[in-house]
Amino acid sequence: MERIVAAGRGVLVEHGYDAFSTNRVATAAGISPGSLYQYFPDKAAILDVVIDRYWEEVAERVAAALSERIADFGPGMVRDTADALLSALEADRELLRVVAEELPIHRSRERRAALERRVRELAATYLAARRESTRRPDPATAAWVVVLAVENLAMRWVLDQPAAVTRDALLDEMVALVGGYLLA
Amino acid sequence: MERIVAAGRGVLVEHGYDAFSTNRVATAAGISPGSLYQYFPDKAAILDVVIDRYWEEVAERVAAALSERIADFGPGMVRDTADALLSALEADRELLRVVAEELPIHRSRERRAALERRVRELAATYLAARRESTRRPDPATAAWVVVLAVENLAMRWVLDQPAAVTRDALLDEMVALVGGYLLA
Amino acid sequence: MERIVAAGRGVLVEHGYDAFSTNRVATAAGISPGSLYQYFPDKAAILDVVIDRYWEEVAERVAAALSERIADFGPGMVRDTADALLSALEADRELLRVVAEELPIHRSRERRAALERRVRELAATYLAARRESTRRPDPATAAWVVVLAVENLAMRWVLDQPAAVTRDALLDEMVALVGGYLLA
Amino acid sequence: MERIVAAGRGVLVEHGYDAFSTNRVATAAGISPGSLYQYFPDKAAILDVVIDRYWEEVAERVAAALSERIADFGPGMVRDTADALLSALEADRELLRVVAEELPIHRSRERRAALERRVRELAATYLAARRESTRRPDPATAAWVVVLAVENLAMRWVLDQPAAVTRDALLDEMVALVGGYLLA
DNA sequence: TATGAATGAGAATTCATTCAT
DNA sequence: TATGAATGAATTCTCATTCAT
Repeated sequence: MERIVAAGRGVLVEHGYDAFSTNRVATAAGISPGSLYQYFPDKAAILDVVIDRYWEEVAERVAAALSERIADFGPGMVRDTADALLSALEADRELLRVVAEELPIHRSRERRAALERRVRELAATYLAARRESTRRPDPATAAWVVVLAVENLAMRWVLDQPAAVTRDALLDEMVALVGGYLLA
Repeated sequence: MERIVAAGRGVLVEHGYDAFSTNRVATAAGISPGSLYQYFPDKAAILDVVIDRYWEEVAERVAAALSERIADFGPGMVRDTADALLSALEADRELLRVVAEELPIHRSRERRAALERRVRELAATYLAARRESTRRPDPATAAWVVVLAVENLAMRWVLDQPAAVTRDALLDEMVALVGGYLLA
Repeated sequence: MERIVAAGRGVLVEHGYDAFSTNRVATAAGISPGSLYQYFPDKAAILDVVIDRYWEEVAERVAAALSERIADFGPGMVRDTADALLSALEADRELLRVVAEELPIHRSRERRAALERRVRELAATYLAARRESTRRPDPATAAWVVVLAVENLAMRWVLDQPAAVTRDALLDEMVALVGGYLLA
Repeated sequence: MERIVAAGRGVLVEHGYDAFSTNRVATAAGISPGSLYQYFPDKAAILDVVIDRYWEEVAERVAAALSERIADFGPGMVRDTADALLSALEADRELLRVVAEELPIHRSRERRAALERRVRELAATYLAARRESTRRPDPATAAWVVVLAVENLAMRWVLDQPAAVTRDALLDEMVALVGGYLLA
């Protein structure tokens, strides 16, 4: 079963989503196609586990970084969280490419939404607790804006690797973006 | 050929990407499947044109709004541009949903990148010309950040329709985000 | 399409129901498996047509014989109708074997029920018109009994070919059975 | 092994022939699929035993009734035997439905033939002994006719439950059919 | 230019059977 | 004796593409 998931991830990374057929996954796992169905009800279930695992891992890393820094608001926290997100996304850029660009998004939707919600709630709670340190009226909305903006910037940077923007510069810009916004 | 593209768009909107088969598109266009290949080398080409047209239209609208306001920098310009983008995305929410969530993203990639580049360059030029009015060191990077953030926020808002964020509130937040960032 | 039905009939007769696979039928028809689906929605539809045709043919023959003789009730009519039924069943004993014994009955059910109903109604009408010539109280019931008994006897005789019963003897017994019953 | 046969009968009745897979039977029997093959050479063997048992039981009941009445020929004997057959078939209508309509008949063939033979021989013997009480020339043929007709009528009545024919009426008709035939 | 029947490789899935433990 | 994971051939059905008319 672990072998199957690993094989699925492998097929996705090596051959792309279009080649993600049960036969290919089975072959890659070194088992027969029939055996797949002893562990998974159908093809989609395999894909789901692969995707779930991926976002789960990313979420774990980011949540860890965020929790650690929850005490001291400010540029440091934003930077570290963004850094953690970047690292998590950089860890398996190939899989990110497939998951984020090759798969129909609705496959990742739920998992990604969960990741966003998790971080957003943390952020909203924090912002609500420090109302005085931001000029944004609604913490929930502010959290929604910040999380979406940072997430997308991070993903596009990892995926597109824009030559003009170094990793450090990106982090600087993110800090400026979030800082400026919350204090605007 | 116009009929084919229209039929393709129709199939996409009515039946979704999974039903986007050459036979169905041909039927919807009122021609035979063989005739498709007189105008398009393969299925992907039809899809590409449909997608291209979509983003082209969005780009047109946004660029128009941006050009109009290029003279007076400031909250007004950001707001109006974002407003134009929102309107453009709202115009065909169903197609947006299919294009942005159902299709593998890499199909839209190039066209969307073109749209972003276009707006980004406009923005970068503008920022470069008004170096004194921003604290961000690199206009190109700043434009990249601003465009990506606003685009993603707009798309997610149109797609997810978060109950807690009204259209006006969204525009306010965008203005705050961009304003705060550029002046941070 | 005619070729497909013929091929289906052929496969059924030559190889039996278990071998009635879409690929085999396609091969037997000298076409590719995909072409099957241009004419039939699924495998069952092909089988249905083969079965329908078979019972239709049998029904036609029997109804013809029955109509011809409807004027003169009596041993002659029964004998001729039974004869026609026997001939119809003997015409393609191999297919009868498959249709009646190899296929799950519920596949033939409707068609066979139609055949029975057709003959039964003819018989019931006739019996009702000649109430005085039978001692059975209910024409509908009598028709049900007669038709089922004769049909089954005929089918089993054709299928089992009991050595002890010649064709003529069978017809004699049928006449005696029906005659004795209606006058009992 | 008893458990397997019982489970097989259960699967047949609850889920139908299509669901009669080795895995399901094994599960229903509370054993593993592999263990099936310790008691039966293959899937067909299990089915055979289930079917055999069924017809065996029916045969037992009918033979018992027939033996009991063998002394006094006449309407009473026919009626009681037919009654016994009806009761036997009514006892497990669900299984009858599966065995007679869902299964390919040739699976039941041998066992059913045995049942028929058994009753037929009893009847033939009896008829031979009372030559004077029938006008039919050949006892064997007469027995064949009578047994097939009554059996089929009974089965169809139980299976189709024709509203117009009550149980008692059916028995009356059978008596009339057999009586009229033998004396015709 | 247009047709549309024909193609055929390839997809997901099932299930009777085996065999190492 | 019992297990149950593993097998893998076989099944039904789809669909992008072709090509003779």
